[in-house]
Amino acid sequence: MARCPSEPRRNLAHEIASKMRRGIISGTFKPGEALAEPALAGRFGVSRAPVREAMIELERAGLVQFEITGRTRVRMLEEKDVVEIVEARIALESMGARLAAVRWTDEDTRWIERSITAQQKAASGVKFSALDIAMHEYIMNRGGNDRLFTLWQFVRWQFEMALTHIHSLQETQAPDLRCFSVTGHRKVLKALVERQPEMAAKVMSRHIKDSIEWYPGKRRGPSRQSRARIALPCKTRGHAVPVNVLNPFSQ
Amino acid sequence: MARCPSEPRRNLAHEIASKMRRGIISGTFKPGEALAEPALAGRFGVSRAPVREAMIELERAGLVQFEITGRTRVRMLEEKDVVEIVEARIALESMGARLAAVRWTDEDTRWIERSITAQQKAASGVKFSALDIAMHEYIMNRGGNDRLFTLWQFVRWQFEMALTHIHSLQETQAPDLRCFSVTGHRKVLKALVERQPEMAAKVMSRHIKDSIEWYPGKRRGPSRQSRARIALPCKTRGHAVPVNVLNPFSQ
DNA sequence: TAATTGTAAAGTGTCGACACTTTAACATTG
DNA sequence: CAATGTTAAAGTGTCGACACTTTACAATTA
Repeated sequence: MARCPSEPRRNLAHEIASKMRRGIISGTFKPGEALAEPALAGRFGVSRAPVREAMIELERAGLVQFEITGRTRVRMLEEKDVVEIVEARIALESMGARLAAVRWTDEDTRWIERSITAQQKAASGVKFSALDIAMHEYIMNRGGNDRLFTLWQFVRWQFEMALTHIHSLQETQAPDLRCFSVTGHRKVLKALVERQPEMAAKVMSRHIKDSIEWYPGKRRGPSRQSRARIALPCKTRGHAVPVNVLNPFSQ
Repeated sequence: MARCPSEPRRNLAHEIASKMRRGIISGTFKPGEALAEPALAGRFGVSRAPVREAMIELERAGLVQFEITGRTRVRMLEEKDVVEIVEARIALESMGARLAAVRWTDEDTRWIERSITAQQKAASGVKFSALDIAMHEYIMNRGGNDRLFTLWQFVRWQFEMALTHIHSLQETQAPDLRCFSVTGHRKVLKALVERQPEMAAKVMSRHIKDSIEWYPGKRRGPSRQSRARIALPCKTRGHAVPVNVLNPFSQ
C-alpha cells in the first residue's frame, strides 16, 4: 500500500535500521540511551559497518542523535519536542489532505470507512493508535506527493516514538479518545468525499491538534490551560491566535 | 545563524556528503549520473566507507537515489518533481511563517529589510536566488521548530538543485522575477511585522506558488494554461480549486 | 545480421584490523 | 576527604581485503 519513492537497498544496514527503528518506537531502546556500535553489532550478529550506516539513516529520521564526540544516543523527548512533532504533522498532513481531496475516489472512501469501523471496535489504546496512524498514512499516500510522504514518515516515526512515552495513553481513557478521534476522522472523510481541498486541509489540521490534546490526562478533551502552544489556522476576527495544548508528559 | 538540531559529526562522511550536496546542487553531478563508490573514493582521496555513509545521508535528503541493484544515481527531475517540491515548500513554509509571526521581533524586521534591499540590487538571477532562499531560511529558522527546519532543508536542497536545471532562470528575465518576488516578500514581511500568523501563512503560500510560476519562460507572471497543478489554499465560493503552474522545463 | 552465451571488468556488501580519542576507574597527593 | 593525575578500557573513524553480484563486451552461433 505505502509507496516507496526510492527503492530501499535490501542490505544489512537497511534491515538493521528498520529493526532499530521498531525498537526505538516500541521503547526497547529508551530516550537518552547510548547506542554503541560494537554492542549493537554483537546484538545483531554483524560487523560495525552496517550498524554505522543504519545510525545515519536513523539520525536523518530524527530518532537518534549524534553527539559532538561521535557517540550516538536515542533522541530524548521533552514537551517542546511533542509540540514540534505535532506542528510538523499539521503542516504536512493538511497539505496531504488537500492533495488527496482532489484525487479522491469511491474506493478510497470505502477504505476509510472500513478503517473507521475497525477503529470503533479497537480493543486497546495501542491498537486504536495503530489504526489511527494507518488511516493518516493512507490519506498521505493518496495525496500522491512522494516527497511529502517521505517527509511525513520521518515525523510519523517520531510521533509513534513519542506516543509510547506518553504514559497517559495506556488504556485508561481509550474509549473517550477513540470516540473523539473518530468524530474528527468522519469530518475529514466528509471533506475528502466532497472533494473540498481547503475544507479537508482545515479539518485535518484541527483534528490533529485536537486529538493530541486528548492524550495528557484530562478526560474532557481540548482545554486552554497549559504552557505549550501549537500554531494552527484558527479564524478570529482579523488577528489569529495560537491555541494552547496540554502538557503531554504530565503524569 | 542557521541552527543545527543534531550537531553533525565532524568526520569524513559528513564532509563528503556536504561536498557532494554542493556538487549536485551546482550541477557538477548531473541528474541520472551514476555515482560509483570507488570512483568517488578516489576523487576525494578516501576509502569507500565514508563515501557509502555520505550516500545514505544524500539519499535521505532526496538528492540521490538507490537502485534495487545497489547502485546509486543522482536523482532525476521531471516536471512532476518540481510540483512536488513546491507543494512541500508550501506546506512547510506556510507553517514556518505562521510560527515565526508569533515570535517576530523588530530585529527580525531589520534583517529582512536589509535582505530585500540586497535583493533589489542583485546583479544576476543566481545571486538573487541565493538571497531569496536565504530570506526564506531566516523565516523558517525564526519559526523555532527545529524539526520543521530540518525537513525544510531537505526540500530546500532539492529546490536549489531543480533551480540549476531550469534553463529559463538564467539571467534573461531576472529583473522581472526580482521585482515580482520582492513584492511578495514585502507582503510576507508585513504580515510578520503585524504578527498575524494566518495572514503570514497565507501570503507565504501564495508567494511561493506565484514565484515558481515565473520561472518557466513566460514574462508576464502567473498564468493558468499548463498541465501541472499545485494545490494551494485559495478561496473560491465553497469549492476550492487547484491552480495551474507553468511547466518549468519548457525550453 | 541478430541473438546468445561466455568471460572479464567493475561495483557492491560485509568484514576485521588498527590508530586515535574519549571515558571511566583507580591511585596519588595536597 | 577532595582534587588531581594516571592508566586501562571502551568507542569511534578509517582503511584495505575478499566474496558475491551485476554489468559490459566480445566471441560464437543460428
